[in-house]
Amino acid sequence: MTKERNLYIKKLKFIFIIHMGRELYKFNQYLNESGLRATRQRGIIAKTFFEAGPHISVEELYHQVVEKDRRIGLVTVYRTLKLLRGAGLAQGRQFGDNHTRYEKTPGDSHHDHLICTRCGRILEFENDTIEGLQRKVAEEVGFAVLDHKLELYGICKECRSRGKKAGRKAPPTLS
Amino acid sequence: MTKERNLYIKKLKFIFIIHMGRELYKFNQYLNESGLRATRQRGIIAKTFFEAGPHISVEELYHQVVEKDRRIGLVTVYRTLKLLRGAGLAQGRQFGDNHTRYEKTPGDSHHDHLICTRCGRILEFENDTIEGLQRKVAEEVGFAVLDHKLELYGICKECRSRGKKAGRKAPPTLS
DNA sequence: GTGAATATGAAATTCATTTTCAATTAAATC
DNA sequence: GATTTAATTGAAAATGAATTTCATATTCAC
Ligand SMILES: [Mn+2]
Ligand SMILES: [Mn+2]
Ligand SMILES: [Zn+2]
Ligand SMILES: [Zn+2]
Repeated sequence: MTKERNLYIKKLKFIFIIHMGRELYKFNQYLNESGLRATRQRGIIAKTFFEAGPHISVEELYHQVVEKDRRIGLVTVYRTLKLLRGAGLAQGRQFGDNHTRYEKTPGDSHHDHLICTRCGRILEFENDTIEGLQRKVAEEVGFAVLDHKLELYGICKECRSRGKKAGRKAPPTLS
Repeated sequence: MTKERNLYIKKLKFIFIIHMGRELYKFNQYLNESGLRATRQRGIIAKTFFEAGPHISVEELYHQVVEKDRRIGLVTVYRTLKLLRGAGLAQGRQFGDNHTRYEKTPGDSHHDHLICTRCGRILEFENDTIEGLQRKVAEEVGFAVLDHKLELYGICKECRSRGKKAGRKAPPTLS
């Protein structure tokens, strides 16, 4: 049991350590290793983030955080998300709208996205054949691929069967 | 010879009509059909855009435009690019950096991009197999794809052979 | 040419995100 | 537990790309 973990127990009264997921623990570890401090705010924000659905926007996360602690500011949410990125625990993504969305770094494999431009729904998919072809294309021009982004924009199953009626969310604008 | 074309001749003294590409002519057509006006500014901005390299940023285009006519404002460049998009003649794209880049709508086929995060170079590629697989993936979840975006980020051939030396442009930040 | 409608550019505004800074807090050391 | 100091916080200000406003200028149908 590490020093950091003990500190957390002392501060947050045991219950917390029982429920602290691996990700939250890793975040704590990262903070310590980096000489950063494990603050109440960071704990709440990270915990909320890890328990939230995928592709949460900063604003959405902020709203959920504020429900737990009214005093936490939006700035600290931004700052903590940046730390989570630094820790390799979160990834920021920009879909069509003008809001960065965050998701937990997927355990092993990479995935891409299908975005419904009518209702905003985001589906994930994985396709190794595509990934392989991407690598091949890059190789052909001498490119060393470090990262990639594949997004399919269109109308989801639900929206299609619902016909032309308006969806639930604002549709993102494509440039 | 349409009315619009004649007007252009009258205004810009024949030379222009000779050199007016199909795209510029189409833009004129679009303006007319839409009840919009073919102004000096729009002409200069569109012509500059069509003659510029691919993936030009708004700021870059603005600089080139200002060299031809110092009085043209950045706002008008933004507005004209929006019109060109509306006419289907230009497409806006966001690569890693925080600047929208524009390119002429490609004649027929779709292409995707390889972006060097070290020097900013942007290469284009086309791969029908990937496109086909995308459609297949989408079908499987009942998604009707309207558009897609595939970007490969990495280090280009030139930057790789140049070793670890700094490149020419500012590297875009990945989220 | 005239006039109504559209376009322009400067300045103001928006909106996501970042920076600044005085006050607060974590945590190492006593 | 108290002391100390460097990191953190949140409010407010700043940033920067893109848009809107609005008074003036221009287009173009008549
Ligand atoms: Mn995802
Ligand atoms: Mn291109
Ligand atoms: Zn939908
Ligand atoms: Zn390069």
